[in-house]
Amino acid sequence: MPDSLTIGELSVRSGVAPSALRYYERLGLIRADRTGGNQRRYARAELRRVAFIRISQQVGVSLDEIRAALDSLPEGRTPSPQDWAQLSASWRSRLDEKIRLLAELRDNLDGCIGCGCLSLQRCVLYNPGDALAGEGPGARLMLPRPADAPPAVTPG
Amino acid sequence: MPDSLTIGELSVRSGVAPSALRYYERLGLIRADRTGGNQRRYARAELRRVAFIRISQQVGVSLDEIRAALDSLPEGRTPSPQDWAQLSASWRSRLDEKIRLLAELRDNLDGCIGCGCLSLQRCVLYNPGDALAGEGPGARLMLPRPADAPPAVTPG
DNA sequence: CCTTTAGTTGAAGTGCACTTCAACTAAAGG
DNA sequence: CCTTTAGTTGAAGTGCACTTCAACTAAAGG
Repeated sequence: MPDSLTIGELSVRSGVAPSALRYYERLGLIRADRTGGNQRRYARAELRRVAFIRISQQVGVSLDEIRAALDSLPEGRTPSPQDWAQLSASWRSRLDEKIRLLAELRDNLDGCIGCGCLSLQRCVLYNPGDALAGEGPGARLMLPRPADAPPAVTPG
Repeated sequence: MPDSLTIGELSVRSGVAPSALRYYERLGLIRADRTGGNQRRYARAELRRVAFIRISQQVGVSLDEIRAALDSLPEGRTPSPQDWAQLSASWRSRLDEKIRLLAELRDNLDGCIGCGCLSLQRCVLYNPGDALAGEGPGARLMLPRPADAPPAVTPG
């Protein structure tokens, strides 16, 4: 019963591809020791880090923010359950807000798309404060949100 | 009071960059007539299409699926409010499911990350049936979800 | 000991949803 | 009529989160 894992083992147990694990290492999200032959050997505690990374992604957090969060873990010792709980708690309000916005979106969906009042710029569905992760990746917004736009009256 | 819009006008009223509008046209999501000088002129009804596109993106639907949805609108006539309501209703179950999964994630967050029971492959947080849009874009999964993985007992 | 399986690297590729650029033309204002 | 502002195109670039590839080396099994 070895107490370190090869990259293949960590991959199988975490469900994360080896290439992704190497990528995480490059970003400083996880770490590994090396064998004499330069192969990675992961401490078992890394398994929990990987779990935290994947769960955080579900919450809609970017790898960069996840890295920042992980950096706040204690340096010397293996993080305790409480350390992890504290870390995960920090995603909580984010998750709450996300759920709130989606619920709002759902409750206004028929009405707002269907009706004639669709006054884009002021619509709940249109201006959810860019907090939804559904926005997707890619280059940043070109129009920062036109402040000089007319009140936007909808057609007949 | 012209009843067609230039790309700049449509951009300001919809809050969507001109480059994005051209992109949507290339993908077949919206359409425009052309002036003698080859400039785009949008019918006012396109405003609602753009609104539908942006709202659908909030729901987490890809442009490709949005295109498919828009293709189901009636061909000859301008879509009625009911047409739009029907279309938006089709996102509803998706939204419900997404909200359900996020709520589940929230309710298990502390417990699952903090405790020693974190049994990755079987965890609610880990296997939400790839239905969350939070997964992000990019290349597809390499490991299709290892079926041959051991029961994954956690350390200590 | 040989073969197979698993690992290594850096560089390049992928997919989505765009934006940016260069080099140009059209339309609107004074 | 000239200038400014707004439009046109195709090609290339961007950011994120990875994957894929080529050319290799290490470790494990029989």
